Amino acid sequence: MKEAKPPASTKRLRADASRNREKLIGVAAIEFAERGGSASLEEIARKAGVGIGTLYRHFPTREHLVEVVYRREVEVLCSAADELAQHNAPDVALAEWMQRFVDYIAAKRGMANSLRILFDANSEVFANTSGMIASALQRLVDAAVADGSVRSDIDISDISQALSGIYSAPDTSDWRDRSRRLVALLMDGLRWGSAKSRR
Amino acid sequence: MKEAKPPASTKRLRADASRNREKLIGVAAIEFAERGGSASLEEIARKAGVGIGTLYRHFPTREHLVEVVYRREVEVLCSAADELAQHNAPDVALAEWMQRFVDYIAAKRGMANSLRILFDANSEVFANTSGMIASALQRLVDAAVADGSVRSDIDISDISQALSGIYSAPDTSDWRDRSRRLVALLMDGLRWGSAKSRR
DNA sequence: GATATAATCGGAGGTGCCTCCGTTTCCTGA
DNA sequence: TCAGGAAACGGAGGCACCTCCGATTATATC
Repeated sequence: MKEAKPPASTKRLRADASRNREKLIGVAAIEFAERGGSASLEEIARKAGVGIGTLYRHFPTREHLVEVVYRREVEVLCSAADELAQHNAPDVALAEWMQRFVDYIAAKRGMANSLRILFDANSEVFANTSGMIASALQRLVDAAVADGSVRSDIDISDISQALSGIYSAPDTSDWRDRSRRLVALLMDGLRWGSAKSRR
Repeated sequence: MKEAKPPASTKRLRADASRNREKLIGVAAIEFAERGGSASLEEIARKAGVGIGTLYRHFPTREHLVEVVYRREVEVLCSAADELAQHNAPDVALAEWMQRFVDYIAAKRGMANSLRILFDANSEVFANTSGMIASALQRLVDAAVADGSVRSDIDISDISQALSGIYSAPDTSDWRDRSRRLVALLMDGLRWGSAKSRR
């Protein structure tokens, strides 16, 4: 039922088309972060230097655009996990990544509502992105456990739950500090009783 | 902190104001039923013969208007319960009211999304109206039980659950028939083994 | 390089949202 | 009955949404 794989998922875009598309996604990411889910689409088109018609051809509805921007950001977040793992001790990479997760969520708070609508309408998006995040977390934890810098008797789903709690916590003024402290606390708990901590 | 109680909850409206308000609610009910939650507010104002400014003064947001219309319709539905009880045998009244409930939900299907938003934003509305419906149902069932036309070992919450299932069932083309049959089935179950059925 | 053409662009235009404020209407107290 | 003032009216105006289609441009072909 899906189209043949070889010629790229959906046919290659013309050069100008894909240039514009990328520009739109970039500008949209900034606008959504600054103004939340109700940012003006015309403003986005204007700042991207394209007509409003072009925006609508690429993203037929606001939700389409929100989805693409969101997916892309999750990808960036998750690839940062591997990046961090390469350049840091496993437990440090894990700690740092969770802090980045908090920053990432912080940036998305203004869009909480739009994302909810998106998830409702297209639960696959939620499933995909949650899966990506869970697997990034899994890789980091596994490495840290293997390395002995984190205890081995932990359940990933407990950590996931804590992180999702961060996502759904009410939006108070000290949300960010609170969340960063929670992550630090989690890390302390994870390190406690690890092989390395007993040396 | 709340204002003094004596002079009516929020001060009496001027005659023209309350006339317009009623007109708006009436027109809005029709428009919402016909066009769903995205009916044009300007259209509603136009059909009600008032300026758009007047609509917005009475109902600062779309949700306000949706809420008022919804509340009013629940009131009508619930008062119909007593009406029916006065003019019919208790079990007939119960059956008929449940059928009306189905019709009522059918009319509200186009607004499901708006109502969800409303309930999320203001859970009190949901609590109030659910309560009204539950209590109407309770009165009808009690009367039918007392009368012996319906068995006495029933749990209202089971019926409520069946009715709420009707509300949340997916919107297929045969939804209405399905729902009416379900209600008929429920009534058969309720009558089975009642005092009167054993005569 | 020139040409054909299919893909893409872009913005005018019609509609709806919501605010603001000058005008009109109702009510009260004398 | 009337005058004064508070309350309510209503629509112009500014902005955003989204569609539609003539103009433009990238690419394949020769």
